[in-house]
Amino acid sequence: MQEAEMGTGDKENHSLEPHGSILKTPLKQAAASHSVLTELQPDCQPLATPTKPKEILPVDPWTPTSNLKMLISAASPEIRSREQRRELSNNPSEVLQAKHCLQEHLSGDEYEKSQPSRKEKSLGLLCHKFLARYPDYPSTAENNYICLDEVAEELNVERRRIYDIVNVLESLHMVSRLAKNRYTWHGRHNLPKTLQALKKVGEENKYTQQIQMIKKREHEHEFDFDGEKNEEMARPFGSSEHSEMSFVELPGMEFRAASVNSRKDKSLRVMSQKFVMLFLVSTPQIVSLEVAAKILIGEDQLEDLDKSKFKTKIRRLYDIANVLSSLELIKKVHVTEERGRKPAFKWTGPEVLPTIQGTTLETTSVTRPPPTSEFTPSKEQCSKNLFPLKGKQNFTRHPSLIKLVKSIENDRRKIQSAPTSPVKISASTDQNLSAFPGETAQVPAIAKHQLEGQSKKAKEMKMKLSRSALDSNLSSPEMVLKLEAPCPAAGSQQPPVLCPPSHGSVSPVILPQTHSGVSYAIYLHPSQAHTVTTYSPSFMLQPLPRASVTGIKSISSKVVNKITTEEGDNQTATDEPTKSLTIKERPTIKSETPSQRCLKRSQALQENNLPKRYRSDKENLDPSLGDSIKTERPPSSSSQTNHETDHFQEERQNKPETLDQNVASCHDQCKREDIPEEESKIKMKQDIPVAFAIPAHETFFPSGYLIPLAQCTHGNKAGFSDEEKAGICSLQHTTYSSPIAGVIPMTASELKAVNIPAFHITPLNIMLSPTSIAAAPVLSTSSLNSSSTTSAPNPSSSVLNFTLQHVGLIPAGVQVPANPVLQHVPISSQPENSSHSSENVNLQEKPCVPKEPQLPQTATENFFRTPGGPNTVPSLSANSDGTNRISPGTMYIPQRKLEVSED
DNA sequence: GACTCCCGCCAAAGC
DNA sequence: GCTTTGGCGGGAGTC
Repeated sequence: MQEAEMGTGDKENHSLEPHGSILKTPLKQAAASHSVLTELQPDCQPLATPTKPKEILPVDPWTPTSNLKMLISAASPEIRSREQRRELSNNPSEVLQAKHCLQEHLSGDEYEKSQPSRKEKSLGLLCHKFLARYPDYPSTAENNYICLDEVAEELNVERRRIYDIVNVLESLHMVSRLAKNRYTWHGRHNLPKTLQALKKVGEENKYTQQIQMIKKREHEHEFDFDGEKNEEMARPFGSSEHSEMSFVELPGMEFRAASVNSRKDKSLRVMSQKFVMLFLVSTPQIVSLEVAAKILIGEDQLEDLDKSKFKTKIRRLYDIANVLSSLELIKKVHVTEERGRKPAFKWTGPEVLPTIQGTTLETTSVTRPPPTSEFTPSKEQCSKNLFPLKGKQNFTRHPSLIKLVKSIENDRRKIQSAPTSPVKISASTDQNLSAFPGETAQVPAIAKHQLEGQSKKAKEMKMKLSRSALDSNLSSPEMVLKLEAPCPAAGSQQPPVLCPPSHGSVSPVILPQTHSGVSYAIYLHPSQAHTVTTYSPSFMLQPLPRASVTGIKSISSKVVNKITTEEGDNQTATDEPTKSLTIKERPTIKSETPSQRCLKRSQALQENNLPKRYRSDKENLDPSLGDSIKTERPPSSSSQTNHETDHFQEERQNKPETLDQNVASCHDQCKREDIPEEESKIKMKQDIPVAFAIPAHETFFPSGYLIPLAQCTHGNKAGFSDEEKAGICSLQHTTYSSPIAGVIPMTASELKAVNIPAFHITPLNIMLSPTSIAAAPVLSTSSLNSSSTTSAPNPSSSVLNFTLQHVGLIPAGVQVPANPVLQHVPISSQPENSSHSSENVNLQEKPCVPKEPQLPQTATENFFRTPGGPNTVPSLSANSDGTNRISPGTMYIPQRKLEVSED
């Protein structure tokens, strides 16, 4: 009881006076003598009552049900003693008394026993103590610095342990590295967005299928832990390329120190994220360590797979799990299967809905930076993007590029050295993702300079890469596109010149808005870009099929300009889609690899996503539209999502005017000036540098970072909104000229709906082939959710219909819902649904509250509920609209008896 | 004996 | 060359 009270006191303490000083923590309330005595009790009690120590930790400290405060209070004796000493510094007599108590009573074996037991030193408990030092939701005004040395000392642990904790927290963006030995505490501000991003990435990585595949094989006894089979199992999904993928990052939460980024691989961070992804994509959200380890191993070098590796992976997973448990995101359970009882963890964190409701303007806010002058943050990002941090890693597989990358990295290092210094003053939480003046100030100039200097290198790299690509007719058009983004940010004045692919290996893609309104960019290694990125539901920039864009073959400025312009609002997305295109068209380097397989799916997905994007753009551009769309959204997923993204929506609503308006304005102006279309495009690009600035700035992160754009408040909030308010671009024009779609009469408001992505809407691109849809079920989920959030009539549906008809997607007279993509919703959600159905049937959670099986919300969802039951493997079938209803990747696993029990 | 996971060596990266 | 990070796996503690 006392401990519990203590814990509560600690908690309150933190919330009331958030760790301005790290040391000022838990035991403050113990200042009163009474409290002190109480606090001391546990230390002395072992003597009086030997069993007391055990009583202190009566329950498994890792179980979510355990009271955090309890755990905190149960901190190791020495820590408490130290804290007590600190608290009681004003009361020497009591301190002496306590000390005496310890010395007198705790001697010999007993004293040793009084020492923290192994359990008390566990990472989970340590994490609890660590977390107890900081408020869950720190105020931005506070000093949220974390000094590892201090923390380690305070918690009486070696710093190595703190790293373990911090790395996991970092993976959740609860902390971010500020400088050497220094971190910034963000608390749970970013957690929702991070989880959403992770879920999205997890879906894109098809973790659901991987899990199911593993389970299936296990069940079939085809999989045994002897490496060989294991490897076989993992291959279908995993690939070495995948393993190098990606750390999901939030804007403003990027690793600010080059050192952090340059580490070979943030294995623990990445592992942590992937581990979380597994939960987020699983249904039910229970993941066994074995499965997790296999998946994670599968993504690593399978060739090295062996028992020791597996054990090591398991160890790391335990480490991660302990921290996640302390965060109460998961809790340990046991899954009893036919093969026995296996340790597993159950997700107990917040429910993370798939891409949702889009918070409409997500893309807008993020992808449309304010006019360059005000968008300092983007400049900073720009510099980062231009000199990605993971160059070395990305190019490890391209020996010929190592040297080049090295030199580039050196340059980058120079630029990034700044962040290493503790200059950053404010934590970048949701609320204060504001700019980082100190850093930003220096970046623009440096970035620009570096850009110039690196452009040459970039070109070299690009050329090399192009050469390396087999029969690559397209000299990395995506790269070109990708690189363009940074330019505006670094120097908006510059003509639409290709920005140096500072990091050829980086394949940034902005995933425009997700349901949560969290748009993010994912940076991938070139090799993996096609697998993951392409899955992104919201690529704003469609890879233009060669057939439709012949000019793309060579990186002619013309083509570039065209593409760039077309990219419009979400240029970032450009890279990936284009890249995927490139990859697709390239002769396969290897025989069919998992990545390639993914590529195919992703390509199809891209096609599939176009309409979604289109719609997403609409949402982004037109809040009201977004609202209307919300109405269409399945009720089941709306509430939470809305809740989670309220603040984002608010943000977006404050930024009514957007890039598209600028584009439209430019188009109009060009029109009025009788400027040829091609020139018009160029002009647009020049005039609307911001349009590409943000994507660029998102683009710079190292490999595979998924960046929820919503977080880029520093760029959006600050300069952007002001510009918009200023009405930089007039919206009086009533016509919108699309290079592809032609001139579409529309009002200014409608412009929003069409937006730049409309440029991409060509019959070719927008066509949703059955394959494409089937291939990208996961994506669909996000898209679906994001698009199905509206509640008000969609004012732009007419525009949409017009456009669709215009491009021949739908016959004249046919009206589609505000969000045509909705029709594919089932597909998107299918993977989960399918798994869900099968899992629900097979899995029983005893102690745990079973997740409510989600009933099919739509006919499409029903579709997935194959008549034959969960075990039935549905065959691909096309809907009336020609789209597939089932994802090829969806796995149907046989029923299994599965029991989940909490420890 | 299996499960957990602490501990600290040691190498990479950074300064 | 020293410090910071953090991968890694031996092996101890726990069940």
